Amino acid sequence: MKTKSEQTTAFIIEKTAPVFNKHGYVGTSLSDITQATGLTKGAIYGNFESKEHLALEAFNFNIRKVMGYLAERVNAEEKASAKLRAITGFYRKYYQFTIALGGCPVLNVGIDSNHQNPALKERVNDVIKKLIQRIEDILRLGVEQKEFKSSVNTKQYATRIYSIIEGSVFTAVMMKDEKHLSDMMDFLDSMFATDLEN
Amino acid sequence: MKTKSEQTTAFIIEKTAPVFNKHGYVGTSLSDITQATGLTKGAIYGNFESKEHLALEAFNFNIRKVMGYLAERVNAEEKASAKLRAITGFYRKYYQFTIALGGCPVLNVGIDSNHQNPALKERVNDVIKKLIQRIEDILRLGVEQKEFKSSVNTKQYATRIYSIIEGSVFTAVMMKDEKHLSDMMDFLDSMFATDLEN
DNA sequence: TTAAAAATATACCGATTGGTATATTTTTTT
DNA sequence: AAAAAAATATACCAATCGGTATATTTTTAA
Repeated sequence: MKTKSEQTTAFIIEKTAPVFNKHGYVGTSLSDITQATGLTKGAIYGNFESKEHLALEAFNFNIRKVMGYLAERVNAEEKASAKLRAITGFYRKYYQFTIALGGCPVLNVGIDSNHQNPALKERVNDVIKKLIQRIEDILRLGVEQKEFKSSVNTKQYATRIYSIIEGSVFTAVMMKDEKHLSDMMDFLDSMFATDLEN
Repeated sequence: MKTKSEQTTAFIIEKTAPVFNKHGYVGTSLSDITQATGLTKGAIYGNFESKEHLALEAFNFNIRKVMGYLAERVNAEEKASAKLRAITGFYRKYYQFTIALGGCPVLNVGIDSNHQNPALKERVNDVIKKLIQRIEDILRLGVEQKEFKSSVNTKQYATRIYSIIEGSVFTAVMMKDEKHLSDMMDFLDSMFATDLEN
């Protein structure tokens, strides 16, 4: 059973995660944090040694949420092509998904931390690399299982897919156009069909 | 001849534009501004009614720089296909180009202003729409000139191109990988060849 | 060259920033 | 249930925030 303080720590992260995601690190003040949690500064600093540490945990929380749900869908599929379609299927609904989070954490925190918070930026970079790696793993699996052409440059192709996804999320969020995200995932699906499948 | 104050106004914008672009609106303080310009708050507020107005002018300055250089390259070409290649050619060098600016202004200010500064966000949206419109104009020209297939959905295709470009810029900047941007522009060029050309 | 006007610097404003020492309350252990 | 330990609230800190009134300097016009 979790101790009281462990519960409070989790509670603070959960409540501040969307605030940090929406307003960024400098844009989120301690009073925003106390307001979002209903706790005082004493409680916050009793559970986190600094605002920066809390921001990092908040980012980790958001990423776990996104990647957890994504991995769940991908792992439910056997075939590599189905796994790729699970990814595009996830991002088709990502617009709705991120409203609760206040946007895409990778995009928001990546841009926000870039010239501001080296520790956070490094963490975002790790997440990007991991996401690209996950896509590459699927591509390799597809090649192994003779589902995909063996000629495909898996590393390059995975990075391309990731860039297209993030660009789609950015444009959809900016233009408040959920359909654009859906259209881009259609585009990716047909791209997979022509580029990858034997 | 420009008056002294007009010169100073332009000077302040020029010096603060990269600072706002790097650190965002809330991340740029008045002391950052006085430091970047070597002027005092009195001079700043003599030329701009608020920090927000200066931030908007700084964004406009950065955008004029980017779009001016891009338009120059595009307008130098006659054929639609050459105009598209001028765009990809521009973004191939965009990584170096944006180092001086501190990143892509559309990406940076778009994300930064999204839940923070409605006026700035609207301005970013206008720029995005204009950029997509410029691409669509080229596609329509290509169709008119029988260079491109008449079946192409110009609005949809232009938006796709834009998303792919912004995604590529994001990933390249995050991973500090100029080659990725170049690779994505190769990808776009070949995409144009198969999707558009007769 | 001098007077009027415009631009910049100085000195200040109240409010808020992230953070902390200490008092109080709550939880846990005995 | 009482004592010890842990967690939270209160009250404070110096520093900085965006912004302004006014004094001083610089530019412009006569």
